[in-house]
Amino acid sequence: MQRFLHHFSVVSLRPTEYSVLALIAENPGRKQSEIAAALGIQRANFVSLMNDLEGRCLTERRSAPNDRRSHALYLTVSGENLLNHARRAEADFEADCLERLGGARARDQFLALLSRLFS
Amino acid sequence: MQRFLHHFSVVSLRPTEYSVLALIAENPGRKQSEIAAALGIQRANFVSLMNDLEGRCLTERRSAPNDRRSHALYLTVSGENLLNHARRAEADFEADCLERLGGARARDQFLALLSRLFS
DNA sequence: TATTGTTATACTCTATAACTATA
DNA sequence: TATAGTTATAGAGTATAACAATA
Repeated sequence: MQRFLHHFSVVSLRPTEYSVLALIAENPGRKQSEIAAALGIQRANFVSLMNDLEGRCLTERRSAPNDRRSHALYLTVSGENLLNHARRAEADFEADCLERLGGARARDQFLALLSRLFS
Repeated sequence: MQRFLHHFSVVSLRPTEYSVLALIAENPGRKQSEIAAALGIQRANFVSLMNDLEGRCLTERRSAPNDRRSHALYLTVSGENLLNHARRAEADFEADCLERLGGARARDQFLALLSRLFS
């Protein structure tokens, strides 16, 4: 966690915020509840998270065309720009982890063991 | 975490509480601040934890002989009994993890990779 | 002056219930 | 009747500041 925050300090994003931006980028226009559910976040807790991202002008809530209850989520241009910076931060972070583990082979072993443990 | 709580539900102990009981058992008479520091818990947060364990009659705070500021920590007889049950729960939990990982060799690899990642 | 235990406080993460407006 | 977003609230976990008693 400390290392993640170190690498992501340039974009001021926490893990959850990064995952939200990345998921909206790949699924623009989805409902709040869909994005929240996909990340295992309860919709009640997702509201303040989206308020924060919107307050930082990274995301937009537009009214959905079919269902007037829903909010369709989109990234703003600044949101897309920040996401690009964040992706570079993630690449650095992963390279850091890869080096600590001792290479791609060790990383694959590690991920395989993790998935066994949590299956 | 879910699996830990499943195995430890018989003793109603959370990870931190188990580690506190185990550490006091191996170091009876140590000060609150020593036990807290050894577990990386701040002494301010350790107070309510010890209040709870004492309220369940698992630990005792006795006045230290040399330093009247300190509390020397001990397990009660019930505390020792519960710790024995908890140790069986831990053995079950570890056996569960071992089986998921695929044996002792896989576990040793996993722990080696973990220590590389967090070194 | 410094340390021990303590209280108060605050911030994050997570969980549930209930409200509103829509469907 | 059910769903989407929201609000309020509560419980853990963790962090800091400050106080009284003692060293």
